[in-house]
Amino acid sequence: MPDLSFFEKVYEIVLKIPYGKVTTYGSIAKYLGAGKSARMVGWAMNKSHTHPKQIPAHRVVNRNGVLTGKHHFGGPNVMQQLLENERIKVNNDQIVNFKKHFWDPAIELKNDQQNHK
DNA sequence: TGATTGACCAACT
DNA sequence: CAGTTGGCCAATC
Repeated sequence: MPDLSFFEKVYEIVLKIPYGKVTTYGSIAKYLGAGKSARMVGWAMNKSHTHPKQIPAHRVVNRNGVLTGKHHFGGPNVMQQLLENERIKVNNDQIVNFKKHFWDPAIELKNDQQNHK
């Protein structure tokens, strides 16, 4: 494991989110380690625009499935548009059937960790 | 170098 | 049931 920065670790997970799926800040933080907090994930997203790669931050929402950071996409409705572009319905800044689209890295990447070993 | 902040979460009052 | 507080840790002022 290269000494990736905290940001890059978060980006790696976000980039692994499949099409039409979403995850939460807390889940990513929990996957990175119990010592990490969800705030760090949000911080990484804020600086995601500085990252050379495109970070699909629109696939990351808070625990309630609400588009908390929609304003950081350069517009109040950009995030929703991106989600709807992936067949994800958004109503009142909240993802419809959020539980259905939820993609937990702690579970999905768990198999990948064992496989990678 | 100390203080502040931050796209969060959970518990407590 | 709504508002407040604490925690978590790194980056910025």
